[in-house]
Amino acid sequence: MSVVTRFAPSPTGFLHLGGARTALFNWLYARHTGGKYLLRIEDTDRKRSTPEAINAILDGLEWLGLSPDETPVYQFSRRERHAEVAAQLLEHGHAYRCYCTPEELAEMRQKAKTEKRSVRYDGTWRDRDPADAPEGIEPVVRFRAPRSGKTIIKDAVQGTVTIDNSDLDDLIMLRADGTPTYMLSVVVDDYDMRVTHAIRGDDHLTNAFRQTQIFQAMDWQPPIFAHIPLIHGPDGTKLSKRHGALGIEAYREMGYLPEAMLNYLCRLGWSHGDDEFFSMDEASSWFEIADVNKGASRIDFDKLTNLNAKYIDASPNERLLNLIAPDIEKRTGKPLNDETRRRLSEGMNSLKQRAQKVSELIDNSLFYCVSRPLDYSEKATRNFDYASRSRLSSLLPKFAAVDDWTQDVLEKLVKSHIEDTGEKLGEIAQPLRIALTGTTVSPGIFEIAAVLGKEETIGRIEDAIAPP
RNA sequence: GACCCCAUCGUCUAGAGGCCUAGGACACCACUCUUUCACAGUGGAGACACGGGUUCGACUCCCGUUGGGGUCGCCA
Repeated sequence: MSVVTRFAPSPTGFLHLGGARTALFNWLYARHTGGKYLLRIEDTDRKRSTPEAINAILDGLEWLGLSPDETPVYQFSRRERHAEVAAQLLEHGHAYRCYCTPEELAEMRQKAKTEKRSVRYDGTWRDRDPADAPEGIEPVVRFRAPRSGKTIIKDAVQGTVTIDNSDLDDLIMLRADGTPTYMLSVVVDDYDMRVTHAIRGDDHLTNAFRQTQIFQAMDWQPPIFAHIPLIHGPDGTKLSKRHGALGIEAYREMGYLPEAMLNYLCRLGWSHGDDEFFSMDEASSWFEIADVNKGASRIDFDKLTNLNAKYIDASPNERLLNLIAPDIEKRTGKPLNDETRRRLSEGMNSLKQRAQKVSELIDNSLFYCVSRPLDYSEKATRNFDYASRSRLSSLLPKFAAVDDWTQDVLEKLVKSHIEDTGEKLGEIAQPLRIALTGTTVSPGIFEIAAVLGKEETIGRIEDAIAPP
C-alpha cells in the first residue's frame, strides 16, 4: 500500500515553526517512500478559523516548497460526511446524546478540580433514558468510549504506548449546533483520505487514543501514528508567542532563506549521523521515521542563522541579486540600473560571504547602489579625521593616473605608495573604505574600487576630501 | 492533581553492551590569516541527571528517584 501522509493545521493563526517542521516531516516521508503528501485545513472551529490564516499557511508552505501534492481538503466542507458517521455511531450504540449545558459541564470540571479528582465528563447521560431529555436543550453527541480495558498505540516514534480506558471520558463528536468537532473529523477524514501515516506533534498523543477508539468503533483501520516531539522555546516550554514565536513569513522578512529554514528544522528532532548541511533531496532519501528522536528540542536561533549564512554564501549571485533588488530599489528610491546591477554582481562574491541574513546583504550592498555624495555612518564620520583627508589627498593623483583600473594594479599602487610615505596599510585603507562605502566595514577595498570603476572611485574620494 | 511522554556538552545531536580517552555542529575562548568586518584554518574549554540492579563488561538493558515536558474544552 502506498504511503499517504498529511499535514493538518488549523487555520487559527500563522504557520509557526513547529507546524512547518510537522509539514516537512510529512513531506519528507512521502518523498522518501514515493507516496503522497496531502494538506487538510482543519477549519471546523468556525469562530476562530480565518481566511487570513489559511493564506498564511498556504503561502508559508509554498515558500518552503512544501505545497501539497493535491488540492487541500477543507475539513468543514466535509461536515455532512462527519455527521453521517456520527449518526452511524449513534445507531450502533457507540454514541449517545448528552443534554448537559456548557454551564453544567463547567461546574462539573470546577468541582472535580477542587476535589482534586481528574477532570472528566462523568457520563451523566451515558445510560440515561433519552425520555428524560429536558425541554429546549439541543444535545451534543458524545462518543460512548469503552470504560474498561486498555487502548494501545504502536507509535512509530514513541513506541508502544498504553492507556487505561478508564482514564478517558466520552468526548463530544457533534456540537449542539450539529457541527462536528475535531476528534470526529480527523478520524473520518484520515480514513476517507486513505492516510497511512499521521505524523504530527506530540501534543496529539492523548488524542490518538481517543481517535483509535473511534476507529475501532467504526471497525476502521487507523493510520500509523508518529508523534514527533515538540519544538520548545529557549526556556524549554512549548513554543508560543511568549517566546516571540513568529509565523514563517516573519523569518522570510528577517532575511532567512527557505532552504536554511528547512535544513535547520530538519535537524530538530531528526538526524542522519553527523550530517548538518544538506539538501532536501538528500534528506528525503535518508528520512526514516525511526530516526526521529523522542525528546523535545529547543529552538536555537544562532544555529539557524549560521546555517542561513552558509546558504547565502552557497547561493548563485544572480539569485541573490534578484532577491535583494526590490529592497534596494526601495531603499535608494530608484530602480536598479545596469551599472548598479553590474557592480552588485561583480561584488557579490565577497558580499555574500559576510552576510548572515538577506537583510544584512542588503545593508552591506547599498554602498554600490547609492549616488554621490555618500551619507557616512556615524562611526565613519567619527573616524574620518584630518589625517585621513590628507592621506587620501596624496593618494588621489596616483589613482587619477592609473590606466589599467584593476584590483591588482590598485593594490600594488597603494602598497608602493605607503612604502614611499611610510604609512601603514590600515592608515590608508580605512579612510579609503570610508570614502568609498561610507562605512567602516566592507569587503576588500581594492576590489570595491575596481568594481566601482575609476570615475566613481575618484569622485567618492574627492567628495571625502572636499572641505565639509 | 490525574494520565502520558522524555532525559548525552549551554543548544541541536552521534551513539543499537565492548569500536567511547563519549564523536560532530552552533555558540564560547585562544591562535593563524588579515587593510576593516567576515570567511577559512588550527587548538581549547564543555555532557552520559542520580541511585540501584542485570552482565565478565553499561551512555547503551531493567527498576526506582529526581528533573523537564505534554494532555485533561460544545479548541484543534
